[in-house]
Amino acid sequence: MARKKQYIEQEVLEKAMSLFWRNGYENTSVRMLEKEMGINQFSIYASFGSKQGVFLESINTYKKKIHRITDKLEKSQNGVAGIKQYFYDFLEFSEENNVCKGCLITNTVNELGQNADPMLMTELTKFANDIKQLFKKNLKQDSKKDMETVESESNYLMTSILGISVASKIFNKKQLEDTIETAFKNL
Amino acid sequence: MARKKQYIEQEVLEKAMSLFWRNGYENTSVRMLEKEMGINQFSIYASFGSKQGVFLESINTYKKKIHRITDKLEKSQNGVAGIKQYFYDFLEFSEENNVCKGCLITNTVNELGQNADPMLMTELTKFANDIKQLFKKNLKQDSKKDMETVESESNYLMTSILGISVASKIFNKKQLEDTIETAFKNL
DNA sequence: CGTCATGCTAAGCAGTCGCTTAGATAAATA
DNA sequence: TATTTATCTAAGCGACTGCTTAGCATGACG
Repeated sequence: MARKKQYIEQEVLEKAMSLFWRNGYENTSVRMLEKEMGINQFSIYASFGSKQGVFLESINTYKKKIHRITDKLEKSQNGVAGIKQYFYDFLEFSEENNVCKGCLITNTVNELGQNADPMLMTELTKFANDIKQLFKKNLKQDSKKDMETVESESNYLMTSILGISVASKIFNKKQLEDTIETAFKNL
Repeated sequence: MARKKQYIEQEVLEKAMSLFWRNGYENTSVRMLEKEMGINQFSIYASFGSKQGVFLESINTYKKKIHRITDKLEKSQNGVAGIKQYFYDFLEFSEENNVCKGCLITNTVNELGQNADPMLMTELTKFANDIKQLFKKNLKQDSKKDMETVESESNYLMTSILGISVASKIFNKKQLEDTIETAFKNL
């Protein structure tokens, strides 16, 4: 009937996600999104409704992107070794264009904390819980571990990956790899 | 000669620090600082020059506050056990008025990252490095550990405390304690 | 080719940001 | 008590925030 959009939503979302990932939610303005996404504010609001709308879709884009390595973890059958591989995969994942940005979801939890919109917060904690379940799944593959151990160690692994996410912004590669090696001596 | 200040700088800084700690740097406005500190914007700028000035002094106030537990670590002679105690002390420290706020310095590094003012960033990384040195000092108290092990394990411990700092915002007490116990199993 | 629903550009909305300043107020001096 | 000097209140600065809208451009239709 009428004119067609001059941009592909999934393409501009990739760029929005990258900007949010680098700067955080509050430090990313709609003007910055305009420039990065290469489309006008009108188009942003027409497609995504609000800044938070763009962010929510960016989170989804992030999830799709990280799915490559979470999927690998989900399919792995080699217990702790598979989890360790996930840690290394995550390091590689968090580094893009030689910029270490940690994990978008961890960053957001850390930035917004309790002040975050409840719907957004639910979305974020759900993701964290899914990862934890994958850790538990692989830990259970070692039949020597009882239920209590699996629970403790999965909490430990969650804290470790959170730590790696933060540390990846300030540590160099060798320090991070040393950290992973030491972290898995405990398991 | 003239009128006296109606507030004590150290007192209002305590309140500023608390606000920054809860909300982060960017999510704390000068208007919010006014209310929390109980003094007018003019007084804030007269005493601290700028919002960043208030923040820098808040960081110093934070350092003084946390000195109680870093000092305990510095004086400890019991190797890994002393570090483990520091982790538990930190948990208690990060919890105030039943609000878990992690570590102000970690939060700031995580929020501002590379975008931060270089002077501020230097200040923050210096603190992190001081803690790492304390970890190394205690690790060396175990004569069985060679230099390389001390280096790896201190990086590991830094990442762990960063992880605990983030996790303290979302995990409950038992989960955090389980995490610490697992983290120290093999040190 | 003219119609017309849609996408676009660019200007502008009210509100908030960090920061400044004019003028009233208060207290230590002569 | 009069003077001086620092501190206070409150209004307002330009720049930015997220968001909206008027009007022009576009292109698939009859």
